Amino acid sequence: MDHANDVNEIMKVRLQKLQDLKNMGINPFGDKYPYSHNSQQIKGNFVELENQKVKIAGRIMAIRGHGKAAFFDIQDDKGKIQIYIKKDNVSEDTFKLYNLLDIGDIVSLGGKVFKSKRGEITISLDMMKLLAKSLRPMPEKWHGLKDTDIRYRQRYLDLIANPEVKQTFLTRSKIISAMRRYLDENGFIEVETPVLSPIAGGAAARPFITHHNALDMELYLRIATELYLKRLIVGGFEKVYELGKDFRNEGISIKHNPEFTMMELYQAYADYKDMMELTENMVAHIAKEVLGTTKINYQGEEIDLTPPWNRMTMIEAVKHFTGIDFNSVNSDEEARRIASELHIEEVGNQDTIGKILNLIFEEKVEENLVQPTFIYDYPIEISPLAKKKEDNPRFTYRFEAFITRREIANAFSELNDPIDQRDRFLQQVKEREAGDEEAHVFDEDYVTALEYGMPPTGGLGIGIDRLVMLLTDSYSIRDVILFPTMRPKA
RNA sequence: GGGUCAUUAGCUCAGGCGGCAGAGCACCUGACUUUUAAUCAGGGUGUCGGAGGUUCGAGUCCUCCAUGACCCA
Repeated sequence: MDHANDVNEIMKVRLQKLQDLKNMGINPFGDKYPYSHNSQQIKGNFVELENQKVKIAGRIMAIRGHGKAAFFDIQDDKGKIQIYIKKDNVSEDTFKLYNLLDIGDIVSLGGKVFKSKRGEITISLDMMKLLAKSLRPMPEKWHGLKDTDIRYRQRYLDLIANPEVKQTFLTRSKIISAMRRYLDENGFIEVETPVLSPIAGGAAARPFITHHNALDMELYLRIATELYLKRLIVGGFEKVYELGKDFRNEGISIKHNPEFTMMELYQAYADYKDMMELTENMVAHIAKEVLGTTKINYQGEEIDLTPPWNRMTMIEAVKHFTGIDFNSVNSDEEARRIASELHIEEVGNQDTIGKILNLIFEEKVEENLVQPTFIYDYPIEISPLAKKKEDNPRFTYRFEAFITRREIANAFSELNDPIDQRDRFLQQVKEREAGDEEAHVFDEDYVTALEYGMPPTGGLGIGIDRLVMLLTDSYSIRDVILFPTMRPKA
């Protein structure tokens, strides 16, 4: 990586031009200058604007010199537009300024709109002001910037050089704002709960630990917003949501970043079936609003987000894809034997039926779930915050939604029995003591809240980055996070 | 955590079997008043990711390290 004092030849030349400009009395970092239009407005309203004077500002992306005239391309927030400068049309100083310009410089300029011989909408320049001299060479114009190391560390260069990258992040913004609008219009209240907390609860994950100096205590970055949001349901809010970052201290992969964006919502007097409907309706609504359709393409596969989505219990799904019916599996030993026959290697000696069922599901079923599918009725062992099924206490009213083989949502009828919740936490503590660092932490204060009484509640979490990946046809989570977590460059 | 691949000019990339470091764009000099990957004539601007090793000689082979991508866990 270049440092400011690594001056290469190109930078030396540009620094000389900077000095030349100063010697001419031109401030190479001029004050703002108002613009009247952006590139898109000029191109979109050519009929009205032809021969009219406009002012525009942006970055020079190409210069095609012709001696006493030149064309250059200006890139602004909305796109590119061509500029024509002719010595006869401008002051001597302006033409001198043109001669000291480089690709990358930021300028504002004014002139008349016209169409060139080749039919390109162009501004015939009559005045120009330099707003920022660029001292470093831009990435190559034709191939763009490909080096992922530079693209992620210096995302600004990626955004300048690769228009499709900018488009992805524009779409990300639209998805998030469409989601907010959908929830707001459906009566949900957006709230903010602590990022720093003495207990990192609400999910099975290892937290980041930090230290508060004044209180001289360890604090954890949140791994979920769940337990705080449900306290608000206890407090009488009936529909709340939070959209923000969670932090999980785990590896980086094509679908994991240590900090990621999650939307969690909770609705009193609702259950997980309501959450299924909310999920499919909201995702379809967002797709329609942002992309104009619920039939999308992801990495070459057609995905139909139109509700209703497929629904299968976990047992049904495992039976469908492996032929094994866990309804008739009644002992942990039998479950372990089946897992062994299926070559599921993660199964431990202490694992119970429910855990093994889930492992088989993850290994043999997930890879088949391309079209949107709700998998519901999760084993109780892996669902310590979800309500037990009345007719089968080995399972809970919980579902996850899968699209393109990836989990995109997790939801349940929330466990609101404080006595059961206490037992479940105790079970998690046992598992932690047995070595599972991802087991849930006992949150006594949360149990206290439940003891005051929480209405039946449906809760839902949607991974925003994965949703954005789906709707922007992005292969890696790093392509939808502006500044993904990277090791510092030595 | 393990494996595979990659790292060469500002960017995108070539460099057979170990023998003088290359191209396009960008940049510099000159020509050019409607071009658009402008064109034409010239110019190579480099710690070949880093440190060791083998060798008469290493971008190339070996070891370690760093960073990234992908696959696996």
